[in-house]
Amino acid sequence: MATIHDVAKRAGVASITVSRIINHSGYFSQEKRQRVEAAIVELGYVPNRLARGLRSKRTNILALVLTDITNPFFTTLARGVEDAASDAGFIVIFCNTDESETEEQKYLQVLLQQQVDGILLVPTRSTSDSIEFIQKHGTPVVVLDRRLPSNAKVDVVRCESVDGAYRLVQLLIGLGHRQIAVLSGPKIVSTAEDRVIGYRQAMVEAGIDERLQLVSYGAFTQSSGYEMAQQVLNVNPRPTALFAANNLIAIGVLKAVRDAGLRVPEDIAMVSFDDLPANLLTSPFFTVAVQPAYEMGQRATQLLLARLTGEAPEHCQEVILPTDLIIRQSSGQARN
Amino acid sequence: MATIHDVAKRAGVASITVSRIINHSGYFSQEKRQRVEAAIVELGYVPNRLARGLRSKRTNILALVLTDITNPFFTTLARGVEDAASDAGFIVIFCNTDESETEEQKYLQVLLQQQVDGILLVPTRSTSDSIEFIQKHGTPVVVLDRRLPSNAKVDVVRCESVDGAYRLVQLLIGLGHRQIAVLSGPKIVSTAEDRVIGYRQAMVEAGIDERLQLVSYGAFTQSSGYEMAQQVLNVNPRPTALFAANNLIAIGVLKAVRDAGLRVPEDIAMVSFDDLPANLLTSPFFTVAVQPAYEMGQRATQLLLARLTGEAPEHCQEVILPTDLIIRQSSGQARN
DNA sequence: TTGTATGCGTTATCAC
DNA sequence: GTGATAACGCATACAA
Repeated sequence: MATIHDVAKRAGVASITVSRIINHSGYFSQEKRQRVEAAIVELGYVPNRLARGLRSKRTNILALVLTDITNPFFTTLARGVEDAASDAGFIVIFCNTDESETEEQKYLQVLLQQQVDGILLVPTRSTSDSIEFIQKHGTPVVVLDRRLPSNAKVDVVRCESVDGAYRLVQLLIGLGHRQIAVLSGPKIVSTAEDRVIGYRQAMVEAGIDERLQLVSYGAFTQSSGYEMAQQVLNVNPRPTALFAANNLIAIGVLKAVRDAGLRVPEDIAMVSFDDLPANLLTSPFFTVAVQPAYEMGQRATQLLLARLTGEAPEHCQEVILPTDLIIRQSSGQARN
Repeated sequence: MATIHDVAKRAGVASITVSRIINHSGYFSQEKRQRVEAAIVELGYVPNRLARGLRSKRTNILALVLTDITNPFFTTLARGVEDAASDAGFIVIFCNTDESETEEQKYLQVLLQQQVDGILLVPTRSTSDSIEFIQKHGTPVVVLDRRLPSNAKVDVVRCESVDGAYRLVQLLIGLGHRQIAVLSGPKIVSTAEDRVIGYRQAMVEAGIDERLQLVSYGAFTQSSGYEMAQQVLNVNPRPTALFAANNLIAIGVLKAVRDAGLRVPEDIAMVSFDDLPANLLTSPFFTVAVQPAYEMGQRATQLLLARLTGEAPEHCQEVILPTDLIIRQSSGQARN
């Protein structure tokens, strides 16, 4: 393959001049620019980014490490990241951890070896271990979607999980429900925990007997939602409303409810966190608290890029975006 | 950051010895291995893959360039690629072209600069331009999902689109349908074309008047499916069955049918290519021809890796996998 | 089994 | 405006 030297020779200039022209850096004359560009085309020259990165210490690559790219919430978030990164001339590497700490560590190791310029991380655990590992290597990092212990000195972009959950449950209570169950994700994940906290707040505030609180922890998956719902539907007295802590859980719950011969919302009401994309559902049905996934990705990327260029303020930022309540059929009408 | 030299100094060996121990290449004593490993931990040493790649000419990175990562078919395919690559010690970069030739070119340029070891490409166009561009740079490439003109000397892994479409339409004909419309993707994409060809074969073979053939080309998206269905539902006489050429089109079609006040399958039957994942639908409904997406990704990756190591035979291979017919409610019962 | 010298392709630094 | 030189961190080639 042709190198920068080949181009330089062919154009009758020094290689550093070619470099300047390729990178639009420093001074060069239009005449040489034309000669160099012609040589590049003739030789089919493709710059070697490995060499460039080795020398310049910048790769123009960001990494997005998340837990489940098949979840439309994260797919949308990833789009936000990619668009913001692309605008700034960066490409993005996506990594999928499946909520596995081991996978997370494996990927972080590889990404640091790869000398990525920055990392956007949806952490699998609520500890600062991974963050410290990354920061020890000197690579900027922004945490997405989840809280970390306050000793972690890192930027965070996430949503109002507590408030979103609070408002969803408040809605159900306003419709006359008292026996409301929450079906959540892994207890170790902050969003799962926060949505339960919001649920408890609404229940307590409504003066509902604490013994009526029904909390289930599982995974943020359809199958886990199915299993948790099966359990909860056997509780006596049966809850009149279910709160699914994310979209995939909601689908599993809906399936379990229907398999039990019940209808939503006639026999049992439902609300959920996170919407499902219009292109995968035949008609929107769930009453949901929607997180601005795309904006979350965008904001986090902008923050990361600001860190890279040193534009960001010294201290760490925590950006907390609001959720949006969308009321559809699944929550049903008021009961008496 | 610590370099291989720092590790070597600390362990009291030459850097090349550290290199050998890291890469498990060549000979080294257990004693030095322990000293080196200790030094690596103490210094928090992370090998620089840029430097390694520059020297060794191998990055252990593959790239998967596809048209729509939000389509569950491609998500599954991507998993197959990632698993196969990961087993062989490669990481995968995913790139999304949105069926845009410009995006495709942009990404290929970047990937070649990045010195990826190989590329898996779902081409946006049925020309060999992109393939030639990649091959000119000396990078192995395997084409996925789509046909290319026969002058392209490249490995291909794809599915029996013609046959799958043929069997779906044959099924409808067997149920008594005569007025069947096909709603397909971009005419320029081979899978869209092949599914129309299979449709025509079945129609002709059943001796159905050619004037009853109803073919619509659009995009492989939900919105395009919606629009095409709206058009087709206004044709007089209205078709009694619709064949959607992929899963996203099917969802759009279903929505248009329902918006028109019609029921599937009672008023109009439906079949489709590609399944939707169980975790995104409340209950499987569509009669479909399923492509083994995961296996496609796996096979293509194995083929690419074989090319990298020179294990593959000289001549190009075309792997064509069969589709699986799954009959559910949307195709309905036999008519008289 | 271990080490020395060298170069991968590019850009930072300094000089003209 | 342009160029010579060195260096980035590592692995290949060869030697011991």
